[in-house]
Amino acid sequence: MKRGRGRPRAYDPDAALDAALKAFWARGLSATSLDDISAATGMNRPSLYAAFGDKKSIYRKSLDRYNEQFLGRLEAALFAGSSLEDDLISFYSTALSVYRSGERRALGCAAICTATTEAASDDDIRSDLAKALDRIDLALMTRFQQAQARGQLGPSAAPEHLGRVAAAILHSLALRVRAGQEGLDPEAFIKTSVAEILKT
Amino acid sequence: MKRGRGRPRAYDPDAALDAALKAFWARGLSATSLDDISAATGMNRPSLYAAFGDKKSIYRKSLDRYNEQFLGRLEAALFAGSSLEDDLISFYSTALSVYRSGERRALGCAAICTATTEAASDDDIRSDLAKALDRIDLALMTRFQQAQARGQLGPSAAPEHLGRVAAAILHSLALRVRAGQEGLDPEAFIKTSVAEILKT
DNA sequence: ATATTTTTGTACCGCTTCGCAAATTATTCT
DNA sequence: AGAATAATTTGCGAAGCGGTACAAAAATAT
Repeated sequence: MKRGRGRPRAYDPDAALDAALKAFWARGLSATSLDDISAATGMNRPSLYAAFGDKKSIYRKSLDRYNEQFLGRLEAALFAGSSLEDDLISFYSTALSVYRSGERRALGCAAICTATTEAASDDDIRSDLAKALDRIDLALMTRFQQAQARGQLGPSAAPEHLGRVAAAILHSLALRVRAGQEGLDPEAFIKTSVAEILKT
Repeated sequence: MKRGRGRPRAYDPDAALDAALKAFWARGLSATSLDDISAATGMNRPSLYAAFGDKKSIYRKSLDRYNEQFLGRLEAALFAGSSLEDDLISFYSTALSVYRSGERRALGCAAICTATTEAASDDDIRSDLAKALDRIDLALMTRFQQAQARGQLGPSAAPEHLGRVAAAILHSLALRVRAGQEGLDPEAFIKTSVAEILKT
């Protein structure tokens, strides 16, 4: 990684995207200004523009990084090799620990809880979000198929349908945590939902 | 309803809130300007302010109206008096027909898909959203309790847990429709999810 | 008719927004 | 040392933002 010719950059691009994500995660794309991002990253606006493009570009890049890391962790938990039940619990627990991040309050899922709003008016963001949802569906479906092939699930179960239901639990968890539903105990929700999915 | 003294208003408040909702539904609170709302309602900004207060107030009032009507329809479908399975299908189908509204594309749920973003930074909106989610949970739990009391569900089932899982399917449907997941057939998702929920 | 009350329309305020152009700084290559 | 390269800083400009002051308009009450 040899350094080129000119003045070296004073920031770390990945760290900057992480800082930008933090801002977008809390307020969403539209309510976050470039000044907010500038303050969060320590970069001033022209540097942001030169590095990542316009505001929407910064948003998509930071969320892409989030998805890559977050979904990677989810998949790792899901295919850790324990029993199906344990892997599912681990899958949701991993998600919950991320959804609980946020200094002031739990912020839910950065993708689901902020991109959904923009999805109706911006086709790029809508497509990004759809791909992320697809990836979650696919991982869960695959895990149920694997369990069935290993005889841990019962031949009458439908891995595709179970996968979509299991994904729905994740989506719901993301919303509920951000909405701060008072009556809800997330761990209990996870536990009982897994039991419902795996019954029979 | 006798008309008061001064100049009569040229707008219908409910129709105005419906028009405002339409704008918020597509772009969310932050990305919708008062000029957008003014154009959508045909009212000019001072009239909007006099009638409904500031932008956030307009948003909350229009969403409150949406929730009242939409959740009312959902509850009516859920307690229509058919079999549990039929009522659930009817419940989700009603939701889907609303989630599919939107001229350019399907917009999903106006509350879930726009309020979630703001929920992290605005406690009033967060509380509104949490109450709406609670109401959905309660309706479904109650319906499962009713079914169990009538012997249509099996004594070992847990109405509370089933209610939360059934609500999760609704949440997920709202997201998936707005995200425009290509591979997803919403009707099939509903049908197979209901089957999963009702499997003994 | 005249006064009173309420809504409407125009115009404006101060502030923020995003994106960019130009000049400055820091580093490497010759 | 001086040229070349690349990133940073300053600062601007046009547009958009939410909200409001004020006067004209349209109804009722006297």
